[in-house]
Amino acid sequence: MARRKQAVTIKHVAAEAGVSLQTVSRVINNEASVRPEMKVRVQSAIDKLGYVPSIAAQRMSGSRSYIILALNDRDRTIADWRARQGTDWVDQMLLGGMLSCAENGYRLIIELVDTHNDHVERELAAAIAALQPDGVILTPPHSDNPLITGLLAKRQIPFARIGSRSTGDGIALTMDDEGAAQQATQHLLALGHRSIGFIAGPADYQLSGWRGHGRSRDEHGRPACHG
Amino acid sequence: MARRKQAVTIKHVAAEAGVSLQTVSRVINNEASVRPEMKVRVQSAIDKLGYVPSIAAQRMSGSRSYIILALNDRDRTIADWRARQGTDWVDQMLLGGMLSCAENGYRLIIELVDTHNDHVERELAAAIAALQPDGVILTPPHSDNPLITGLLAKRQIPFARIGSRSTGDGIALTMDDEGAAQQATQHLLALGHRSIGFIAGPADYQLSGWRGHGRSRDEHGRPACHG
DNA sequence: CTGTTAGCGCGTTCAT
DNA sequence: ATGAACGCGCTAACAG
Repeated sequence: MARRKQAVTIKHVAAEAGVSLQTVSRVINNEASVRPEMKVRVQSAIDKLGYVPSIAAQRMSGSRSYIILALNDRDRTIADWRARQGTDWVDQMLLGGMLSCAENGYRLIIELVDTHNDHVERELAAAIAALQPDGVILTPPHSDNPLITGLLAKRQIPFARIGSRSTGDGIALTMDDEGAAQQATQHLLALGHRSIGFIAGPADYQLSGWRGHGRSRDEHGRPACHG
Repeated sequence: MARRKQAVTIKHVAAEAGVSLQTVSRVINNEASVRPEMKVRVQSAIDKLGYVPSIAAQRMSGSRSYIILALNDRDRTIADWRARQGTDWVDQMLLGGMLSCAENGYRLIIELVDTHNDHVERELAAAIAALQPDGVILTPPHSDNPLITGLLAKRQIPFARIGSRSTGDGIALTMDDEGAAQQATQHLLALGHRSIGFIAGPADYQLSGWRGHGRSRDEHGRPACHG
């Protein structure tokens, strides 16, 4: 297999703009301390070369993975598929969340798992280890599976529970309309924008003040998390 | 954001098993040259520690990304979603491919793009640069978009065109049944298993001889699928 | 057959 | 406000 390396890397951009790698990195991450002129120069170099950061590399150096994991019931999913009547989860849940992700430079990856199975934890743990998502979305019947919510809470991974009214860790969304996943996603992303480390008790986040823009992060504004 | 590092890495496994990283890597990738006893020792260490390789890291070192990219028309997708009648693409196309991917340790990521838009190429290029997928699946109307197929062919990225009869680069699947995407996926994966470098002309691969890879868990039989 | 050496692309301390 | 150096987890050459 032809080594699939990154065609144009941050290094090329740096050379093109005549600056150091870090400066480019700073521009990419929208950091403050960069002279406007530099910023412009780097940005034009980026556009010119059509550079796009590799999420794999980004993740490798400890930053976000820009990936949201969605857990769906395997059996149910397969059954629906075979019956060709899946107007169910996909449309309501997936698309909404997917759109929100896309709007913010994130990607939604769907993982099918068996809730009733004993190795739910293993499956989840494996998915998390492999993907290292920045957030997780749970759909019924996973939303109320303590093994799942417990693991997530334990690992400090932000997650949303769709179609669940019970209290507990994570964000619970009850609305069954097609906007559920979308909101869930936005919550997750919003959290990411605030350098989270929450999930320790009943949270109370306000979606209202959220505003979209891809990969930019501001460090202030701790989530109004009071238990 | 709490540095989301890999909890248990290949290094831990190596220590636990008392071997070198490379040996562990070889076991993970199911390479032949490893003494059975070593294999067992390493494997048990893996199980004991619950180790799962990070696809980000795997990709970083030039191997596969274990990701298949599926391109779908954005407008159409959103429209269907709003109309709550999406029994369309998702069920037929996505689920099938998704299942095939899952069965082989791969992940399917859906990307929405505007075919009619002029920057289709930019969008595609960006997605490829960011995700670096091992293969791409095209759905109508992308399947016959020369800008897309051209770019893919040029970059030597294996891809399948669903719902297209025209000849050209990539694999063309005409069947409209729910197995299309599944087959497309399998083709792609099969190619990967063979260290491809094809896509230069009409390819002719036989799906029949295909069989699961190391990290694939034998699931139940896949729905009928004739070449 | 197994261990050692080198990076992959990017973010992150320090230095400057 | 910038740059240099190091490390992340993993695999691909090369030894031995």
